Amino acid sequence: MTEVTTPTNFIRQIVTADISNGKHAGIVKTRFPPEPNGYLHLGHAKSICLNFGIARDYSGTCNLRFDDTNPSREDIEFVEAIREDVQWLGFKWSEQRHASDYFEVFYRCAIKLIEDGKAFVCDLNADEVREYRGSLTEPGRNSPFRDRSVAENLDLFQRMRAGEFVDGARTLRAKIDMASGNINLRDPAIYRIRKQNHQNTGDAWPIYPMYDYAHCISDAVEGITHSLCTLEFEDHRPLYDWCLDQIDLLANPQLAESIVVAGLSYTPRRPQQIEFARGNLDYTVMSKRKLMALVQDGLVDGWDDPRMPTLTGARRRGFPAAAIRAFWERAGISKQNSVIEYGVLEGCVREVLDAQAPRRMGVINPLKLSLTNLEADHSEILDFPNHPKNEAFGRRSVAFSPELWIEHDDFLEEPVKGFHRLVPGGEVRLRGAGIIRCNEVIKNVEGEVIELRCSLDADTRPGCSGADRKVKGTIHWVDARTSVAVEVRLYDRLFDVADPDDDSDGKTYRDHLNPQSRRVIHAWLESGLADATAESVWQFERLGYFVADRLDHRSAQPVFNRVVTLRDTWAKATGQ
RNA sequence: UGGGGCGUCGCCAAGCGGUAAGGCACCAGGUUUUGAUCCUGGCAUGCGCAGGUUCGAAUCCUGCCGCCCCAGCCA
Repeated sequence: MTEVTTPTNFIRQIVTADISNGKHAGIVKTRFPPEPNGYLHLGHAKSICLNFGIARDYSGTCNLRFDDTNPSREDIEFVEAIREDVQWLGFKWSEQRHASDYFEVFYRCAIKLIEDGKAFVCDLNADEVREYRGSLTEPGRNSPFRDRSVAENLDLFQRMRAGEFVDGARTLRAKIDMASGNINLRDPAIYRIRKQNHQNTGDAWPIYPMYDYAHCISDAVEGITHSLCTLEFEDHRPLYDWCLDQIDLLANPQLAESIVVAGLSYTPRRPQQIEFARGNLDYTVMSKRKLMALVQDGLVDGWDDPRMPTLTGARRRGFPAAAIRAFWERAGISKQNSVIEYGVLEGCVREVLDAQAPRRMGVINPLKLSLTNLEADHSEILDFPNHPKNEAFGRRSVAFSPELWIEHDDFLEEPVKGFHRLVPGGEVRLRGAGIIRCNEVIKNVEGEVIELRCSLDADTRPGCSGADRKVKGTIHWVDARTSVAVEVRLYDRLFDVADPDDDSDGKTYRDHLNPQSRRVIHAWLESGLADATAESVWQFERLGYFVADRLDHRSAQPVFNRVVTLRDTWAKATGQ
């Protein structure tokens, strides 16, 4: 039950309609097109789940395409990280491509646009272009270079390609409409000069295509049927369609010859761009710029810090990929800007982990408890189920002796109303061991409680006649003589306000970092946990889910991260 | 003030002219050797507002109001 049934949404309705009316002969092909300039985060996961999910459900395919048209921002380091994250999330791409695989195609298409009088080389610099562009309310003016002859444009563009001009000296611009209300149509630049080494093509190109121009052609070339992107590209769709109309790859197959020569599959289609709303989460930031700043300024330990909303961070935190998938299924797809409550993500994590995590006991805030009616050297092995509802998890042996650790929070000398754990003179069940009574409270000179002396009711031990006797509380414990000391990292949300991006009060996201977002403590766990494998997740009963840290966990020095706490109505009721 | 979008329960989100799905959260019960899980029930006479069309409107029309995006040689 971790994977909910996929709900419908407006994009699936379009795809369904396209299939039934025979568009693209019933083929469905999507793509996930990240720019390799950073690590993937939860927001990207929405797009990944959408694109790969549609391909999966409509018997289609989905490509992983690196949108690497701007060499000054991109790095090969990110390419490998992105590949790993997508696979970890549980998806397999049909083909991996790079926009740069099509540089020759883009170039030939540009030549065609020039020959058709649809593009021109412009000598205006960036500032001048901005000036000519007009404003939101005023139309722009034509560039003085707009009416260059085809021959001159061709000559200039070829020289741009040959590397004759310095960066920024000229651009190739689409000739559309400087008076358009849509600023993207005011003769947008489609090529710029940038003499920079490219992570995939090296020094082969001194000019690079712009996103709007390259993306639609890339989609068409790959035979993408549905090109899904976020809302801010709605204004770009007319340009996307304009390029495809002018170039018409289906009618001009020779333009893509280089792809065939390279041995890559080539079945062009006319793709449709469809926009959906980004997925935002409260209590975190999702912009690449801010995540980058958190890393670079040492506010977190890196891209994979368990508090980061990056996929690698979520993984290290112990969030199962299935939970992230379920989360985005649950959130849905629409065109409404929205912010989803962080609790929804946590709920998905708990749902997956409740079914998957074996149970263990551990004490993170220890208080010594002695069983005074047992022999001092008493020791035995108790038999525990590893999961309360699933016998397939098997059973395990748990050491038991008169010397135990229990949770400090499970004892209150002066109980509050509704508290049903241990109190002086009171009874409570020791999970799997029997009912105990607190007879004596030992304190140190400061008056702090340091030990509880209790007696175990032998008749209530497992298998005995009184084992079913009802008592209001059950607490967990760990054998003090055999348990292992481990490092536990308790994580909480990175920010202490729902919307860290809101700086209207003069404070920025940096002012809202949650000082409690990580607390490192020492805990006592059942001895077997030292041998947990990295990334294995366990439920420490009554405490939460914990994962053996992917990087730092060692048998000799165990390290566990708290993935998420258990739902805790008592803590909520008492306002903690 | 130009262009493009979006307004349905606290948070998401179905709905596509026939009389408000679902999930999360929340509330109330039940089960429980995890105050967990699980189960049952409750939770919008109401769909940004105001008019209009219609036997019938969240759905169509008109006018307002609110929010988001766009003036990179970024994606």
